[in-house]
Amino acid sequence: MEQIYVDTAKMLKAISEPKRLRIVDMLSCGELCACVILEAFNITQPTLSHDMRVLTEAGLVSSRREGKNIYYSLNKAALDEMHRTLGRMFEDKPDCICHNCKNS
Amino acid sequence: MEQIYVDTAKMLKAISEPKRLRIVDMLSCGELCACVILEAFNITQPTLSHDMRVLTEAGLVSSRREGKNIYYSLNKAALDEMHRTLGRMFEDKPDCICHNCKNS
DNA sequence: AAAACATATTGACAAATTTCAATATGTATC
DNA sequence: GATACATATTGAAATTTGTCAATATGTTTT
Repeated sequence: MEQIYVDTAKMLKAISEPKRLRIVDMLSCGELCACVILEAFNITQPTLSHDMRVLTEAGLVSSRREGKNIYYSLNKAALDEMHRTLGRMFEDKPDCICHNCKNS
Repeated sequence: MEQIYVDTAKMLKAISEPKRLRIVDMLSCGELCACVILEAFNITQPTLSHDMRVLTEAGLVSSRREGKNIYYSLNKAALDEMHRTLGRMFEDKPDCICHNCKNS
């Protein structure tokens, strides 16, 4: 399987849960403290920590520490590139990403 | 959880696997017979059937029968709308989809 | 209608995911 | 340095997902 599918699928999987998708949406308004995100959901702190790890490991989110708090922000470049990649995959273009899809 | 996150996440989950993402990419070039898709992967026929069901139930793919064969095609409208929804979620806009993400 | 073919369904198992309670780590404050 | 606070990690349970073998269904051909 070509790497583009593996990489893109990993990012998609990270946001293929309502909760994490909403977290991304929240972060699109600007960076947020973990504690603020936590208040928006009915989950425990370890669960949120795990969710943020999933998003981070997918390369979609970054974090920085400020005192006791961790602030999360979107990796806009990664998100935008994933978004463009999806667009190319959905489109029917001459230079379709899929090179061997027809029964040649 | 707002419905937009649930609905979008369901579609994303359907394509959050390299194999199914590639299937969508393949179908973007036009409709394909199940047998042709099957040949492109190293999986059994029931596995592909299950994968196509996942994509269909997410609303991303439709099928039609022609004799013994089933032809699958993309629901472009659904894919495009999902793509636009994602774009709105990623963007930092005044009318951000997330309405209660700031510590108001 | 029997045989052949394409696809779907069922049942089962393995692997991955989600979630929490308990605990650890890192930072600030007293 | 002891305590309090915010976040991370660990370990475990429940659920979901991916996959296959076996079988069923629907269609065409003989």
